[in-house]
Amino acid sequence: MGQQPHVTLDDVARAATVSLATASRVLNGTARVRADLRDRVLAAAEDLAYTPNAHAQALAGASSQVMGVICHDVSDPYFAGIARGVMRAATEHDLQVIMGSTFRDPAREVAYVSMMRGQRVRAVLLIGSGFEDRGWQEEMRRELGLYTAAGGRVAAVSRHRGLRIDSVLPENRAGAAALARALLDLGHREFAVLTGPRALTTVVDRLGGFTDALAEAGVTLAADQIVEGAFTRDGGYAAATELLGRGLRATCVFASTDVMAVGALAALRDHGLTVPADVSLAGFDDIPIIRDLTPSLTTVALPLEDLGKGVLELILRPERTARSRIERVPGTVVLRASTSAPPERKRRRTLPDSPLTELRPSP
Amino acid sequence: MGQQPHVTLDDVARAATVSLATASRVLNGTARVRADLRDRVLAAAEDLAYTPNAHAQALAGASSQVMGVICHDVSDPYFAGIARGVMRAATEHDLQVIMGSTFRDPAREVAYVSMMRGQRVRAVLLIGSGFEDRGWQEEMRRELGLYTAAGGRVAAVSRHRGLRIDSVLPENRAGAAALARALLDLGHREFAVLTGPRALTTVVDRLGGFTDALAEAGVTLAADQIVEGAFTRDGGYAAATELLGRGLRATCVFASTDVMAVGALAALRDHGLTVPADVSLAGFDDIPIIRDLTPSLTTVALPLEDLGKGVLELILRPERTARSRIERVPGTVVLRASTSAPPERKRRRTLPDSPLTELRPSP
DNA sequence: GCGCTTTCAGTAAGCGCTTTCTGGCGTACG
DNA sequence: CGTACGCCAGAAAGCGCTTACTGAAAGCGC
Repeated sequence: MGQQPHVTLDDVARAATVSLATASRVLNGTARVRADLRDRVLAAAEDLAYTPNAHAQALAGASSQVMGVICHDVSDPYFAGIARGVMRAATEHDLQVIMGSTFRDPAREVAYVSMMRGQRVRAVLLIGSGFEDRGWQEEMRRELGLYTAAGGRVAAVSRHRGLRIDSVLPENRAGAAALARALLDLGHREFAVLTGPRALTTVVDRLGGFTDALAEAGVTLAADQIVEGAFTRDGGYAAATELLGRGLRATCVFASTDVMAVGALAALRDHGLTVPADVSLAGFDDIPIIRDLTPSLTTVALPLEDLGKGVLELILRPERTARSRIERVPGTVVLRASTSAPPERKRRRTLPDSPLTELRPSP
Repeated sequence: MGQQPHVTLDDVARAATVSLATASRVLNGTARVRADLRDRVLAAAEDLAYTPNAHAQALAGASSQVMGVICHDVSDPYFAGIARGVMRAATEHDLQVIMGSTFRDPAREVAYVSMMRGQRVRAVLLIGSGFEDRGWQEEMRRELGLYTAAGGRVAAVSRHRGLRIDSVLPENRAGAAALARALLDLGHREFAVLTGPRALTTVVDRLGGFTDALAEAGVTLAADQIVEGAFTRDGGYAAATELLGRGLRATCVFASTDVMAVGALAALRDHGLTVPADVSLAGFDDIPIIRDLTPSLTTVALPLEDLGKGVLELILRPERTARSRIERVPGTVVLRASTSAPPERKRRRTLPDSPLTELRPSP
């Protein structure tokens, strides 16, 4: 149980009877070294199971092989999908990943950037919408400024207000518009929307694209048919419940994310509605599981893994211009079983205004 | 765009007109420092937005604040749940996390341990079953040995053959046995099992516990009713399809994991069977989504987040004994809509032996 | 054959911290 | 009043690397 220290480059050099510098050069391939010396070094390193001390390397000026990734919640399928792409690309490029989960706390996000600055990571990847609070935006701008000023690189999936950073942007606006048109084509004219926190760019874009496309078709969205909720399954459930409480006056509900749609589906069902017979439901993102729901969910498919792989590779490419680089990734409307033509007039009229009342036990 | 370097402790000391040593002591609270000096240092650090260089700290001997986490796939809901718990605990303890995703490649697992040794992480956390291959077990043992010999700590969720390491162990055997008894109580006597890769401890334990409990009730499991598949949704789908191809002779199917069960559910449905009317289906783990499936899945619930939090905190506790510490976490049987009493004899007899044939287009 | 360039191994100077050691000062005690 | 001691700030020695810089040997032209 003797606590033997780590094998150092010095040990390797000694074992190979060469100088420290030579050993370093061989191991990094930095310069030509006579074949026999090189072989001795390689053999010694192998023998001693030498692994360079990353801290020493970093301190001595070698470029960092560690990337920082910040997301809201690693267990959210949306982030998980993107994270998978990031990990895949990181593996391919021999990069390590420090993962940060903010649990949706803006203070934690700022703290992570600071900590990653301390770790001298090669780049920071922001996955998911930034926070709406003006104060935190300032904090982030300052913290990221400190980091980039010292040579750090920052990139994001999704738009960040007020931050000019490289990004891979899902085309939320166009995707939502395309979805709206597909829904109109099905015959729907009355819609409700379940959004996430209102000031997130993702939310604004998806809602905006959706309503714009409706407007083009001469359809308007009643204000009381838009409900804001948290970007979680339970947030979707709560939002849908709220909508039902207000009185559902729509033949089709659009949830800003699939995760919310999953909750909404449960809420609609719990309140006695059948999807899509009574009401159609659509989401956004195409997280894997929604294919297996009953009914399978209509959505706007985003290539989540590619998004992750994309940011990582975007940030790896050396920048030529001072302007931030933006890569747009389109979404694809996927019509599944949760959407259908709206119920016939007659049938719809028989629906209770608020199904909630129906469920209350009679006094 | 002048690439200004990072602020160093030296800058702080200079700004506060104290020595480097004093600044270090103040910032770390290592020793008493006169109040006015301390205030000056603190103010200077704040002013300059100083963040210590983690590499320099590590190199100079400060204990690492970084943990290494290795899992098979960050986007698998089982790992995602555990990872969430790990991240939560890490946040609470002010620890950073380097995440590794092996994509189920044993070579990558070994490579990650080596790299984490290079990063001098404080501990390595293995999430998920180890690999069955004897050769890779040897590789891992060697690599982990190198790491622990140098003072590293290792812990795991799930049993690792041949590796004596601290672990948080879900009670797979007892959980599966309890599930079997619950299923027997429902009236089932004929079972089929969809397992993951056979030599994984998790698989062995779950299958073993299940069959043991059946045996106790005098029920045996036909060999051809056990199908091995990959630990993925598609693996579950394929395994269930294989089972149907062989001829399903069971009123209840147990999938080793919920993820597989999701695939199995889809396969059963695609082949014209209704769950649970025609056949009951149960899984294991209780990943969040299965509550929202139709039918919602019966399972053995594991507190995934607690598992993650548990390993991290287990490894943080200083070890007293040389023996590996093991913390057992029980699972809870949760009966949901995917299981019911077996269909009545009469009805079952009318089912085709192999529904597959029915679906083939007539020639 | 002499002085030039070229090639390549070795020496040493940091990188930014922590921590031991040194030393100055103020207080308590003989 | 002088000596011993405690307290706390500063000087300096690394931690394990990378990378100039140094210098020895070898190859070349005249």
